Amino acid sequence: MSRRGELLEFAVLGLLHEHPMHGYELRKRLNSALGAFRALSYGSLYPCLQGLLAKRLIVEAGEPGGAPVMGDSGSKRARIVYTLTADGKETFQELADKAGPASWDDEVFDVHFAFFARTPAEVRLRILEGRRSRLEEHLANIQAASARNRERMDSYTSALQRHGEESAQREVRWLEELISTERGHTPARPAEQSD
Amino acid sequence: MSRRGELLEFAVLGLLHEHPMHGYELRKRLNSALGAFRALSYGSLYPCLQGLLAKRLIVEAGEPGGAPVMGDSGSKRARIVYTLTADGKETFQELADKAGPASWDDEVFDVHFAFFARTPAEVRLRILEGRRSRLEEHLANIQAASARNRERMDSYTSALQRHGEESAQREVRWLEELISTERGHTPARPAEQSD
DNA sequence: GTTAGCATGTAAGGAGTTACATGATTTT
DNA sequence: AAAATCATGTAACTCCTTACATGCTAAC
Repeated sequence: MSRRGELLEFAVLGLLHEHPMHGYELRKRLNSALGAFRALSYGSLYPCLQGLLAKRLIVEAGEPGGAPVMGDSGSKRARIVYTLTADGKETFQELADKAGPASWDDEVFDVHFAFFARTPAEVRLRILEGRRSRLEEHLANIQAASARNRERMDSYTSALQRHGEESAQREVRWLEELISTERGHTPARPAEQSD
Repeated sequence: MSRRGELLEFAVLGLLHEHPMHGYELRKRLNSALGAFRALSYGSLYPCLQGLLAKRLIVEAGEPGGAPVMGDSGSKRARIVYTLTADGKETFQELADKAGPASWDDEVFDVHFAFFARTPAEVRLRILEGRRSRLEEHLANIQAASARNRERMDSYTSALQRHGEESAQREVRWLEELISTERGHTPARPAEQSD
């Protein structure tokens, strides 16, 4: 996930991993389920699908029920359902298994998190902890900034600052819960109960 | 604020309204104070400043203390301090006075809010209420989506969904407080106490 | 004296939006 | 039969980031 451009591809592969879908449905899921892509347009999605097709990570496919979507006219070309290939599954897994500083970013984190069920436990933990320290760092920054400018801030600016601070703190607590749950549910490495 | 591109200009004008600043400082303030522009690069900022110069909304200026930054060498050209012109102030105020659907967007809202002290009371109220209904709409969407997919969601997906939901609800409550404070401090229209 | 931080700028390229263009299907 | 929604796609454009290029100034 070095380039942020891979993010959309990762999300698409992840959604198609669940079940085959056509573009229109994909976009709806992308817009609602994942926190990122709040307003993804077709102008981004379809070219992305073309790219994935070219790399043979997905294929246009008949629906699992049997016959392709063709109606009675025989000329119906609407509703192209995409299915993940073996290569696609592999690529998805490689991306899901990779955790790096980019994974702590808002949008990248959300997508990674959405696919945690298919992410190895150690990677999950690394991502959660990375995200937490990113947020703590950010928190320290804004607290330092508001300490520096305490007097020159009007009430609106400080209200915005406080709200941002509280949101970040809440997310840290949320992450902490998730982290301790992860540790509790991970008896695979029982030797490391240092905390 | 029709084009989102004007957002950076708006933010720069707003910050320079407080006091003259050079680019480097401007960037730091943009990155810390405003919620938007969390990682604004010079590659965006300097061209923006050039654009504002060209439109004569800002000018390169000596610092208010008196002598320009020149050191003893006489050739020092570093630290270009920008000051708002009368036109710049006017343009800033026009932008601050304008509230439209774009103002309910995350980043646009944050910038608008940061300059609320210089925004007329009715505009403040419109923006706060617009933002609130935007969030309520979003909340309704994600609640509908999670009701539809209740069974096919793994625990991570639903945890993410719940966290998003709670954040949105908290922001709605925050906005509600601000709105009632605004109304309390706005006896200019005492006839409309319908809620 | 050399590293780290301050300060300004440019060019190339990435990623996504808007607007456009088209047509099928379902609902009213 | 009209309107709404489903469905796919393209081209132009916008905005921003990355990487590069330069030089001053303070600290160690």
